Amino acid sequence: MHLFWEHGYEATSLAMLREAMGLTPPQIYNAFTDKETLFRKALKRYHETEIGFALEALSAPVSTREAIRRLLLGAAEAYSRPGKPGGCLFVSGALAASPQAQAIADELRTYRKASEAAIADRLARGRVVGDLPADLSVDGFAKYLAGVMNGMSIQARDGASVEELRVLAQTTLAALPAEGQNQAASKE
Amino acid sequence: MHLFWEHGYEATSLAMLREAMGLTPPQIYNAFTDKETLFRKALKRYHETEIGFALEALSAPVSTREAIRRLLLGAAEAYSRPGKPGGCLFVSGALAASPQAQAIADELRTYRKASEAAIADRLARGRVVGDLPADLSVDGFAKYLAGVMNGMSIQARDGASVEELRVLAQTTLAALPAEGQNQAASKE
DNA sequence: AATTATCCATAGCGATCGATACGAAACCTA
DNA sequence: TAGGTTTCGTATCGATCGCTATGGATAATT
Repeated sequence: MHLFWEHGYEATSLAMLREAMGLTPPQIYNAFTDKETLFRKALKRYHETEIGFALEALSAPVSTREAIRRLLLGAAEAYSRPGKPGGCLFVSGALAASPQAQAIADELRTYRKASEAAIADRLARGRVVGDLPADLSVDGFAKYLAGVMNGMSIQARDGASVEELRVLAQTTLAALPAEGQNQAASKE
Repeated sequence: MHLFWEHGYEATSLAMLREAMGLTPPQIYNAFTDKETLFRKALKRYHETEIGFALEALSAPVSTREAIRRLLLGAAEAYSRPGKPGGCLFVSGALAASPQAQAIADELRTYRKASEAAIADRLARGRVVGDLPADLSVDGFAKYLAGVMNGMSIQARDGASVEELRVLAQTTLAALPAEGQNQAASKE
């Protein structure tokens, strides 16, 4: 998982994976069928072990603003964990791919879209409760938040520290008008 | 350039480049030395022809807020041009790379850092003129803006339309407090 | 203890990678 | 027109890719 996270799907060779796991070729194929299946298992593991902060943040019984705060600060921490590759596997795994690996790239895009949809769901619930300005576009703001998180992933990969990412998260929050207050400067 | 933009450095094979340019192997090596040199020439061309909006926005004689607005809206348009690969070559070219291509990945990271530094310079100039809130961190906000642009690049690659990216740009701007006004909600 | 069955590491499969050697065609010079 | 040179496309280089067949060591059974 760490190798795919660091180098991406295609740039990670089976030789690297073999060495890291101490397995011979037949062992690796008996255990994981093929490279694509192995990558999908790594994706599943990543989803289960590394980004729980997102589901927790979006499902916690707190205000929408607080939920988003937890989401962004959780990303700041998760994307810059010491001893782990920087950023998010869903972004680094295969942003660009050869035609042969399009299926993998599409699958990762699906993961990213699902994250964005989960954010949009949380925002929609917040709107129902009156937790968000009425004139705020749920889909638009979800795309903003998902986009910022993707950007944080790249910043983390470029060496940003957890403190720098936290500042980025705080700045991002400033784009969300405080409760009750109207959204200013939407048309300039 | 389009091939590298679409598939990234490593996933673009010389066979694809040959076919696209209609060149035989010796021709391509006579003209471009090797794949790495060819990629660097594509980078240069990209920088000259596709992202002029950034330099224009940051050097235009307008307020800092207007400069940032132009920068973000320019990115929204440049990252979703019809007939071009989505996103930014500096991001897609080699986010993750094999150990052999680390030099390329590092070079692209340098480009991204330079963009961020250019933004920070513009913000610093704005601060001198009193164009920005005094308590705003120039480096922090530059990292936010650069991060959002990187995120827009990924959203564009995931199929976001120019309108959606424009909304994202407008939302990003909302994090910049209006002139003279203090920055709210920086510590929660 | 002899034989059969099972497992597993090595060696190598075909394909493709980036890059190049070589023979044929074309062109300029004499 | 003949000679010499240069250009250029094909065929192929060694290395590496993901993946698998085979032979030898081990274990189980009669």
